[in-house]
Amino acid sequence: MPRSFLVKKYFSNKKPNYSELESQTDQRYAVFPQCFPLDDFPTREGDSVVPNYPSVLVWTASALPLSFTAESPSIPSPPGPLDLSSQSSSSSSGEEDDCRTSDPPSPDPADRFQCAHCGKTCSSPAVLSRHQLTHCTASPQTVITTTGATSTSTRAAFHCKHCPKEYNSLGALKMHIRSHTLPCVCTTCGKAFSRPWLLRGHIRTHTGERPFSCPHCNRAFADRSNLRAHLQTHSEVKKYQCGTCSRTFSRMSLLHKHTLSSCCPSV
DNA sequence: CTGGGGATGGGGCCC
DNA sequence: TGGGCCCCATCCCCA
Repeated sequence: MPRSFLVKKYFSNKKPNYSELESQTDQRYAVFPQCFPLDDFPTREGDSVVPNYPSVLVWTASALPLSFTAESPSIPSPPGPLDLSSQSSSSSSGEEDDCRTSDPPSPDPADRFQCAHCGKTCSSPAVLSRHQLTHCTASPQTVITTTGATSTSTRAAFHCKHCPKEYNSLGALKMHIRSHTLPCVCTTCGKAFSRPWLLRGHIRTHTGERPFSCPHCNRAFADRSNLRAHLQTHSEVKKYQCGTCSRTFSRMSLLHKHTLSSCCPSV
């Protein structure tokens, strides 16, 4: 499915200040350092939980993100399934998905660290990551100006060789490349991630660590976003509102289901 | 069927 | 400029 969130959407002026949230134990960062082959993760104080939502933002269906009202056909989908969470998905489009599976990795390291483009076998994910960067290039791009005139090489376009995406800066491209190379590997299960904090969150699934506590009940969560969603269940007026029947939902996905249901099929 | 939790991906922002 | 974090978004699964 299209990952509609790839399109930046400005809904609020400012993010919630989670630093105001009540402090929790610091042991949440007591993860296995050996699980971070690329980075050592500094601890960070005061980023704990319990959002203090002073007022409830209610999203009506009409105010939903554009990407939510449709399947966002305008957003090009990279080749291959993007639903990485699907355990049954076996990456139909060969290439970039070699390292992108939710399944435990192949026990054969030769398979795991092989470049999808040239077939080069690398000794480690990090080596593979570095190698795969060599497949990415920058090239001049023709830019159409507002007057209709065209100019070339006015800005560089950094193309990803793994997918059709392109970026205006090398930094953005490098960050994107990580989603292909997945340099952060969990030493417990071998699963690979693009970002260190994704790995960190994943490791919590192994450790059972749940640093984000709900102030209203005794539930705790391993992920801040999940706590945020949970907090909606404590709210009488939930964040996402149906424009037709004014019913509110704690999650956009629930509102989406609702709008697609027989209740409000036209919304 | 619905609501909620778990897990995860990625762009933007901040330092 | 790059790393780290925040937030949003979504899918899957289960009660």
